[in-house]
Amino acid sequence: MIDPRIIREKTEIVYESLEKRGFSFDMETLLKVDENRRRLIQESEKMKNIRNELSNEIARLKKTGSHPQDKIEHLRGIGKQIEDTEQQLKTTENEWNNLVLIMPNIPHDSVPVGHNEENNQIVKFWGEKPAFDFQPKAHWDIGESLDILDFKRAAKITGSRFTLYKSFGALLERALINFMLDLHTREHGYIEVLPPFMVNREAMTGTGQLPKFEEELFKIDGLDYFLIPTAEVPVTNIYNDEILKEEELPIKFVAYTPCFRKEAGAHGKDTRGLTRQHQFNKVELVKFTHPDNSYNELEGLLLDAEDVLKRLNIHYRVSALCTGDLGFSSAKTYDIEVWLPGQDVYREISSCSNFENFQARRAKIRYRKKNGKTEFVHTLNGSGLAIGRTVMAVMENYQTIDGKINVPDALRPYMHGITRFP
RNA sequence: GGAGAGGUGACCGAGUUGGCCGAAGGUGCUCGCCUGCUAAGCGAGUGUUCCGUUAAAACGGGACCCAGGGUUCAAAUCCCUGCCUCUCCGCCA
Repeated sequence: MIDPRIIREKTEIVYESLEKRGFSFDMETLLKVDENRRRLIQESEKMKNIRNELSNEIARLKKTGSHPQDKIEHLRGIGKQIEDTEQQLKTTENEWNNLVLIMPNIPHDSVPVGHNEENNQIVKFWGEKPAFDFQPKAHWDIGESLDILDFKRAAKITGSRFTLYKSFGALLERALINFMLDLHTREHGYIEVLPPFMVNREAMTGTGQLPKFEEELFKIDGLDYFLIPTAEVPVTNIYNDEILKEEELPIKFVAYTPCFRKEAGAHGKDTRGLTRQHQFNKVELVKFTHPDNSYNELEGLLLDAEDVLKRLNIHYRVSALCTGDLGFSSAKTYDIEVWLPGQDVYREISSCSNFENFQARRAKIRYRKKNGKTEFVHTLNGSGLAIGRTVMAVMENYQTIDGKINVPDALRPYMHGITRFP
């Protein structure tokens, strides 16, 4: 959520932000509702003030033994008026909330301006495309011929966009999870957490998935709980409505969780293989930082995520998302895109974002400054990495001409000594 | 799932015949004093949030004693609902 003061006092910044994002939003209505809301607050508070004073007077009079019937009658009337105004205020406040919660974050100045992903800015490459003296295959072909990824049976069990991993495939998935968790906890200083995989509506609202993107989420029937689309939601909400100590910032968490997404807007897209699933595993990095150095922390977060691919020795590039491609809650995002020789594409494998205080304001996550005042922290997160997509990357980059898969050196301690499959 | 108990500030803990209670007291914390050092001691201060006002500090006012409703001129205190925690029983990975 954007600071309401910015919305009403620096309106031009908000207009510019919406323009750059290509986001249509009814600012006029919001401003009108905001004004209305504040007027009603003042009205009802003025009356409450009268009520408090008269009530105290009644208490005093009663102590002296008198019974000020006229004053009581008078206050009864005021009570009715307050109730009335409060009712209006509640309606207006709801209206205001509904609007302000569907307004996207303001992009950081360094974010390239553009309409869609074609305007994203590639900021770096690492490694090189591997040279194959044969035509590399896509992971779905390798996976099926080696019988380590079974899409047909998963469809039978559940439906489309699910995968059954078998033998080496399942082991590889599990090895990658452990490899990443160990790397981030032992070498990058993150604290491991294992959160609930379902969260309530408040948590989803805190990180920005709700109210705007409910159609992307799997909801639990009969409860107001949702399956998490990313560990960002439960992990960021760890400190929901808390005040942290300034000296404990930054706080860094890493979490492995499965993620559940409806992919409602992606009908017919990426239907083959592991690319786009309703359920996938991910190791997620989350940081709570001081506002003054959240952008340094973002660069660090990006490096921590990149490190996974460096150790696996897989070529990738990093791009800074442009304003039109930026996520709803994010002020700045880098995507890490891994090279997939079997599909001849770079594919997003991690998304590292600084949300500034957009989520902190929604989730009421603050820290106490030296002078005793509180301020919202900045929240950041990034995949470190998406596991399914890393499996694709390993399979496609480490395939051999005879249809086998080599195990990257860094992964060998996690693979029961297997160096090549089969 | 059944039976009971309870949810107060960073923490502990008063307050339940409704009325200057945002809330005693203690601990912690901050600042100052004192003391060879440490420990102890002394003094002062120490919630969040919203609206208004202001250049700002300050100030005025509203709200908050788990959450949401209700009773009342007035509720931390009474009533209802929900959530959570604890104890016992049952069940269960």
